[in-house]
Amino acid sequence: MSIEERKEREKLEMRQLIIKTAMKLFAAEGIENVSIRKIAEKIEYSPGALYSYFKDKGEIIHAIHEEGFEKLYALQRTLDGVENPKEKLFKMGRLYMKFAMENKDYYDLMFIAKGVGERICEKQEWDSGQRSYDYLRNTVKDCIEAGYLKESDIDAAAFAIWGFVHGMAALIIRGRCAMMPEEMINNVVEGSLKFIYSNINIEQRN
Amino acid sequence: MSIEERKEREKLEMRQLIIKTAMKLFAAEGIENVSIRKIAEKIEYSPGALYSYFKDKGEIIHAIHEEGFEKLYALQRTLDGVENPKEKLFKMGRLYMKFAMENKDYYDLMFIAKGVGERICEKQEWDSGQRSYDYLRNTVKDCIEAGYLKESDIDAAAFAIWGFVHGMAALIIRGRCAMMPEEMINNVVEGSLKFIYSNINIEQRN
DNA sequence: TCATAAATTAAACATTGTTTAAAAATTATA
DNA sequence: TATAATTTTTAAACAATGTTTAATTTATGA
Repeated sequence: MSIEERKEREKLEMRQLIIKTAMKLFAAEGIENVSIRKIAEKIEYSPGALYSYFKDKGEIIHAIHEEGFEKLYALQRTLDGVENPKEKLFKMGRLYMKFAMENKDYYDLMFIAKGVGERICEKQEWDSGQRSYDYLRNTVKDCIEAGYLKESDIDAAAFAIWGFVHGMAALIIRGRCAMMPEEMINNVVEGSLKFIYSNINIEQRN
Repeated sequence: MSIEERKEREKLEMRQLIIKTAMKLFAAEGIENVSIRKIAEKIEYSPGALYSYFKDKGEIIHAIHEEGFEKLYALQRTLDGVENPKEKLFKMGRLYMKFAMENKDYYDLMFIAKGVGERICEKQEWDSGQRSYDYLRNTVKDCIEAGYLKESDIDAAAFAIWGFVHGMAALIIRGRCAMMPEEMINNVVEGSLKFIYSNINIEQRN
């Protein structure tokens, strides 16, 4: 079946080309300024051709969205070797913010943009996100078990911490930080991370 | 100049009618499903007529956005009488989440939607938001001064706390909570609020 | 080589926000 | 009151969007 295999391969390559081109355009011109027609023009195909490879625009966006989760999870795994769970949690927060600030378009797609969340809920395609969430959740669990956090509902604690970092990222990315000068943002974020870190109870340990 | 006054009044009434109609449609059909044409049809005018009262669609959205801030600030002022700043801060968090959950469309417009943030930064129209932020900031300041929070950069602390609640709200509103069942969300949010509350240092006082 | 299947295209459709030139309504002037 | 000037409103058009369809080209199988 060499021929069918080749076709399959070509189909995958084409999908990859579309995704890659879309990502480039997203980064260059901003997500909302990229149309199907622009992607088609870039790869020198007609707009309609893309619909042989993706059901609709949402499916293209979703594919990119998945690549973003790969990136994020890879970053998280960087912390595998960190023994102290509280240190791990703090580093994860800083790493998360770094990812968000350096990949605003991806982050937007992954966690803010409309028309992506719905798809996540319908299908079981939250898997890639679940992996990252579980990584956070386990670290939070370790923190509680090690006495760094007061005994709490693990999910509530994990959601709180995720909310904290996501909130900052989302406010910045969607331009809701008019109360502080642009050039101060990074400092304030670092300060906020430290604020949470130093205000969390650690009296039990050492 | 009774005649000019009347014209001014009528212009204002028309603006109000447009805003009110747009709000109703937003609530009924969702923000992204409301077009200029739909609003125009509802008030029995032609689409083009709206452009005599608003520069563009963004200006309509921004007007609604301001009404949302009025609502939120009014809610915050409900806490004027709360003496203990930490209690005030906690109640403000719960109240903020309640507002977000019960006015998802407004909240989206105010703090998440694209095409609104830019307008905020350009003009000095962040005022209505600044008022709410200052209210939070002052409470945080009181908490620090009263020893409920470790001495920290006030803005970093305020941003952290705002980020925390906004993050939860934004994740829920934009459908990024697939890791928990729909009916659990309210419980988890309450749990997260309590988690932050009980894990913040208060050893200094009492 | 010819028939069948698949991929690609051009064109059209239904939307969208917005602009423009004409028509209608209103106000000012004589 | 009649006419001129202004302002509002409208219908129509424009450009751009995502998507569908029918036809055409291309590739495959017999």
